[in-house]
Amino acid sequence: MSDVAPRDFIRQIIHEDLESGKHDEIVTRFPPEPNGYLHVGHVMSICLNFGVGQETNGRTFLRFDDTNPGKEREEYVRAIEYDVHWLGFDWGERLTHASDYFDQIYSAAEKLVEMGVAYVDSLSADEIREHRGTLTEAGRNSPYRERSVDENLDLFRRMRKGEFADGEHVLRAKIDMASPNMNLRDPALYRIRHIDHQRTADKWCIYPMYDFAHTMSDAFEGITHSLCTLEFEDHRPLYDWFLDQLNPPHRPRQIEFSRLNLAYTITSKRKLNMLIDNGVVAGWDDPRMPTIAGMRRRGYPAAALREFVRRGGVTKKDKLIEMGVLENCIREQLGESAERRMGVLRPLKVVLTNYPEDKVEMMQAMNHPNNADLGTREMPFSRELWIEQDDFLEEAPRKFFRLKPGGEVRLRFGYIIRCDEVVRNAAGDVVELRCSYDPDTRSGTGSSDKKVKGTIHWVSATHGVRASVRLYDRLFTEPDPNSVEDFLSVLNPDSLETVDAILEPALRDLQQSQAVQFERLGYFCADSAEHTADAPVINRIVTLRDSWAKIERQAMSSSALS
RNA sequence: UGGGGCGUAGCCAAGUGGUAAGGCAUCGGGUUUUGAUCCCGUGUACCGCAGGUUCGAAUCCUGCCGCCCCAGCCA
Repeated sequence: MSDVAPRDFIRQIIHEDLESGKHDEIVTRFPPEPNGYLHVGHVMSICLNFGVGQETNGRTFLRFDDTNPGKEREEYVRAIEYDVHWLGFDWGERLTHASDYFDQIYSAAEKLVEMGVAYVDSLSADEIREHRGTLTEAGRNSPYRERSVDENLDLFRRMRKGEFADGEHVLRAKIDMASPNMNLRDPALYRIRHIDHQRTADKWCIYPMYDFAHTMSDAFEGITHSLCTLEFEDHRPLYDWFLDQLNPPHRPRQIEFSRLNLAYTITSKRKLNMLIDNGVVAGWDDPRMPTIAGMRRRGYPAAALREFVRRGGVTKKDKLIEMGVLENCIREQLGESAERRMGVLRPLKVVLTNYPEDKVEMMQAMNHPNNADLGTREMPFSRELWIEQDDFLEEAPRKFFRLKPGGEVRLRFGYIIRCDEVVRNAAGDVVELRCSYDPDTRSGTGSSDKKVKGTIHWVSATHGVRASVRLYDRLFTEPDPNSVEDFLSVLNPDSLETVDAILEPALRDLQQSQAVQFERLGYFCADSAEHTADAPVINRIVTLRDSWAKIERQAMSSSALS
């Protein structure tokens, strides 16, 4: 176990359990229900459970909590396995399902019946709800609560044989209908469901409830620390009750931590589904989705996600983490690894009037400013170029270091140019800049020691590659969309903008999912589903930090004040 | 109004009775052919509030306030 690893309260407990000799080996599990796709919130649970396993040289199970057939599908199982692997974790031989233990769980239930602490109730679901009482009023015992062990056993076995219809009976724990903890008011253990299970087919027509199945599965697998989110805190007494009654050889301990909430996003399965159904996003792996599949397609590196949840920490306090933390993790990761390229998102034509018509020079461009090992590439330079519309301003403020009429700017890895003339169309829009270049300023070899304040990116017009670039932004305009009555009313209308961009020729080799930095703009990656060499589709992963935008903002607010 | 949790700077978060780490953000400055990166510097945190114990309290006690979770035959 690393001493420099951050010590959260859970790792402290685990450390103590190892020190005291309570456990020789730590065993954890990540137990998703295969009824949907994994999202950022799950990333935290995955990193915690598998992280603890790795750090302590213990074991971690990937267990599918598949106790509710009908809602669960093998499609999700495969997607979840893929996501966990992609995140960088390996469960080895420890891939299990709650359904693997259906026989053992059933035996445990029979044992509870024999012990007289579980009974078959024949009240309807509605009646059971009525008997449960409320948060402030005690519940009432079911009239079937005092059935004999023999009758209960007979009924339970017949439930299993399929003699009853769905909802006719339910197996309940006999605990305390007056407990202030609702979970202890005779919780259901088994319900009848005549429906095929994705793995056990029609072998069963009764299925165990979460609390019972989960506790038993943990015990069977020898889980030492069963880590889950805060909303299960109230379930712990029930978890412990099962263990007290059945006293299995291994006694797991449940510990709860708070969920990780990301600002400007939602993770509710229901709401995420609505985004898809309403056509707000294209699907579960839309690059704007907070699903692992969406983030992967967006181009977020797995290492960035791991670092993000590490920074979030493990506590019991409700948290809403700012987007900036995630973005910073992504930039940190990509800044080091992604090669640099040039692309112009919103092209503005520049004609170098003093540059020969058919001349082409190859400019040497570094693939990474801080890592020469990544090498160089050549960028063709010619008379007609594209530059970014944002890099030209006719009436520029003093602090604007880019191109302006009569002003000079450096073309990165190229020459310094001066804007001599602005060409407009009939509508008065600037459509072309006529500039002249200074032959003595060629990057690297220039004889001039002229310095200019600004450097901008560019692409040769005759060599540029057209590409569809998708500029993604947050899906919501509210930091906490969950706190809003109608979360669809705070959608960000600009969460996706598609532009026809022009990329430098070297980008022709970009492979699906490959990430690069477009200098001065941000990190981008070729879409893993739609990108081809002939019809490039590029996703913006995240922008670069932009202190010019900040200066502009400040200028705006100060002029607004004056 | 019952029960279970949580409250340390804008957002996270260390801290476990000895006088408030760190990260992100912010704001300054330096380097820079990415206004990126990098580097330096930058915070009066009434430690939710009020009392109490103590030589000494974010840490212990009492009361209060605020927020979250629980009434599925979902997980």
